[in-house]
Amino acid sequence: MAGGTDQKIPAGVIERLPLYLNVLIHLKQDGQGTVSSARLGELTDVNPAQIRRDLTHFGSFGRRGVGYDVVALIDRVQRILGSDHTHRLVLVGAGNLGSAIADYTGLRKHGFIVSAVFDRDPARIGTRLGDMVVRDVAELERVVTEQDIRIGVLAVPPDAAQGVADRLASAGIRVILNYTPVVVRVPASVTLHNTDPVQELLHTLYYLSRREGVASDG
Amino acid sequence: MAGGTDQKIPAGVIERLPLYLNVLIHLKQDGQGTVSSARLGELTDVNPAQIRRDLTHFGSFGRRGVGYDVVALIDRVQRILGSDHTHRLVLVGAGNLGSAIADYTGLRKHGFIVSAVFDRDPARIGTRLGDMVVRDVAELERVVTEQDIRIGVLAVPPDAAQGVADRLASAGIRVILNYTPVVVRVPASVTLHNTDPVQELLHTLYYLSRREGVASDG
DNA sequence: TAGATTGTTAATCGATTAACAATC
DNA sequence: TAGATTGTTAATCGATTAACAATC
Repeated sequence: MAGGTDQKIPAGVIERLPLYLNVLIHLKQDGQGTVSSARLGELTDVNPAQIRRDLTHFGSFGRRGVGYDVVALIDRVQRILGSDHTHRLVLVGAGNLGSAIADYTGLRKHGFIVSAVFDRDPARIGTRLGDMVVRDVAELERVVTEQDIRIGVLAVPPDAAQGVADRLASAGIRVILNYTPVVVRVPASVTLHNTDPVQELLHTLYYLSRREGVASDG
Repeated sequence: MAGGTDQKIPAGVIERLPLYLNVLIHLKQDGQGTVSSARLGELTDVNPAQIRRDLTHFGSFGRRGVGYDVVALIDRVQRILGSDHTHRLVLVGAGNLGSAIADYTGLRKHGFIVSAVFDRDPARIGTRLGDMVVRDVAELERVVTEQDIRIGVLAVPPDAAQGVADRLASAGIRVILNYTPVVVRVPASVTLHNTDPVQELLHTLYYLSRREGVASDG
């Protein structure tokens, strides 16, 4: 009876859940006890009816006349996504980008733990990065296997990207977050996420020039 | 006729154009002269019929029986998006993240130029970052106005995010690329892009736990 | 009870895809 | 001419939204 019906959840629903979660965490920090779909809709730019419909794919979490309990809903959404427990990941590349990622509070907030950091540069190996020691990338496969790690973050120079991706894949990594601008190829067993902000900038550009008229013709 | 018909292009189309562009640039580098929608479909994971349909919103660029001229199509897509000429941007925050962004080759590849880098830390102000000198964030408004810059990149610590966003907005910035994990509020005149990779990780998590069964119950 | 807001159905809208005639 | 592949129509599919009865 409801709840466990795993009946083909539309991909769009899954993509919106992290968005809801983010705003919910914010509301919790602000001390909000409950939230209506209308308010959630304002904060996420999603139609309230759609939010309610999205949530009913997993059960009914709200109370009519009242709204949703913020803490309870965070809990449910995290359980649905699988972020109710921690996930270890390996970070490859300890340069500026790698350092920034290791520092990133957003990861910890959602239960992601950087288990190990690797680099190929002897000058960097052995140095500290936050509370971790940078390891030789030669140890990559061993650490991934031993610690049964499923998520890998690529923060290496472009020329090293494909090679490291191959190694992550064959070591058994299931998800690769690619921070390089390289078009990386991975086997079907791996989910690749390209986080290329330029891609987003480009598509924004379209609307930008449109809004300003085609005044500047040169 | 055709071509210039600006008749409400679906947002999905605009979002896919940068994807096509990225792959096309790759094909060009590989020396490919032409490409079929079928091949483009393989490389982008988009249905070939959809690619053709997407492109016809802007005219007909292909040759029947042959395919699309890679260089010509790159040119057309860049013109549609507005990335056929350069765009200056300001970068706020010269820490690890800011440094990584300033180094990012993906920006230059698509005609984005980092015009100025700002920081609030006196220890950083005046130091070099690539071929640029880090300036005092106090100069932010002046530089944005003088150089008529429309794009701003937020790479500051979380506590400074909203404040800098406010300043960028009132200085006349049109697009903000937010690299912080903070939920930033901007006026309607500004397009905000949150590049929170954790958001993507979270939604991948859903499929990850699904694929592996619910074996690990702890 | 009266007011509010959910859960859910039904209607709308738009996007995706298959198919094929046009044509290189 | 024969083969290939586009441009485009028409059919399908799914997602979005409006509306409202259920119910807190």
